[in-house]
Amino acid sequence: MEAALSLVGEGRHFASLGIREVARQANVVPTAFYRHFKSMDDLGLQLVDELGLVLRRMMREAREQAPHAERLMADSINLFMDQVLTNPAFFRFMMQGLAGETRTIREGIRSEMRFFVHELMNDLRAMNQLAQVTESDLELICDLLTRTVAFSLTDILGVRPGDDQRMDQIRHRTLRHLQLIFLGAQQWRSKPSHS
Amino acid sequence: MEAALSLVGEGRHFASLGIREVARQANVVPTAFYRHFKSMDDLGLQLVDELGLVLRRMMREAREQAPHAERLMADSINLFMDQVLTNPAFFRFMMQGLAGETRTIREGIRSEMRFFVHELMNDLRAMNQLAQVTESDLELICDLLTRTVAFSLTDILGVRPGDDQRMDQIRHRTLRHLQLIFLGAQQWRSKPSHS
DNA sequence: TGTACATCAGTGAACGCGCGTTCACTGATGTAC
DNA sequence: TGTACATCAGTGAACGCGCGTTCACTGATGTAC
Repeated sequence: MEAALSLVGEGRHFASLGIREVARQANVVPTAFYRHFKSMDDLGLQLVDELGLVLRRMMREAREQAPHAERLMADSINLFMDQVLTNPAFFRFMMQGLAGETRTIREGIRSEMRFFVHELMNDLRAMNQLAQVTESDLELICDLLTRTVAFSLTDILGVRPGDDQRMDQIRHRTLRHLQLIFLGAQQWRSKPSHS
Repeated sequence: MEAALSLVGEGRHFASLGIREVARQANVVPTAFYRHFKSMDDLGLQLVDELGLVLRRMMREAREQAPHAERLMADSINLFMDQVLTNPAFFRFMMQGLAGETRTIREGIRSEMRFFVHELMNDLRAMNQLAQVTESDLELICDLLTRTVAFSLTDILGVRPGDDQRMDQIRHRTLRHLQLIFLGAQQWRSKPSHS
């Protein structure tokens, strides 16, 4: 799995990796691959599971920081960007997986994102933010916030390593995107559901 | 190019396509591929160009509808979703390209999106919407709107053909996302730039 | 403590196959005079 | 109108290579008694 990730980290697309290639990168004979995975798809699914762990660790770190409400968004973005730079291959894999691959992998990643959205809902509720909106509208809002951060991956992962100016630009823009959404969310008046 | 697109449309990832495979799909001998492209990357770049045409055609159609301001967002989403269902392969290719492939292809697609953002800015200005925000903040807003619609591709392209209920669900959620952003944008007060 | 056996990750040879790319070719269509 | 030549998309044989997958194997580690 590390070998596959490292290839993705070098810019390769997961869908184009082969068994022999991964085995080679892992300094292992091709046959040894089958000791651990049935196929590349199988490996991909296990990567999704590990991605889940990475995301959970990130959330935990975010909570340990226990930031003030007014710095909340800026701190979260900084943490996110740090995590992306620490595990670029994981997040590259996540981006790739959202768009293509097997349905199973795509669904796995989407379900990680849904989990993230619900954690975010809990945290906002705990901080008494956006108390006026209904549960389903809060989900709508957190979903949009999450997607916006996720989309910024396409910006971050295209930056040449060390181009700090570009990184700050992305950081700043993403922050303002979140502020824009939050401003909308504060104005949002949930209408009574009629379902 | 049609052959490559049709393979992508069947769910294949562009990065995993081979020359012989595309030639086979085009009912042509592998060697004939080289009459038209130097490599798969070359073919990809030409697909990006054609994608640009598809997007431009979509914008033109949107303007010809000349919708009222209050139906603007709903109509745009409907048009977008129609276009995606008409050319699923193109939009699948777009999604894939945003995440992976060569830097060149990624930049090509990003530049198409930038173009889209600027067209949207013009249109909003022409309709006297969001007149209070500065040019650069309007760009910020249109960028976020565009990204939000683009991200909905990951939802749309995962729907099993004919699942209209799911499509309406996506339509509705995307609409509310845009409304949320627009609500924020109306509240947004541009601060004087200090650069 | 010693012996016998099971489990497990990795080995290395071998297979048939599809890959990208080269080459000299064909045959249809367009252009010059 | 007819002849000569250029252009162009596609052909088909051939190449060496890396692919996924199979098989019987090795050797280290853990477990039972």
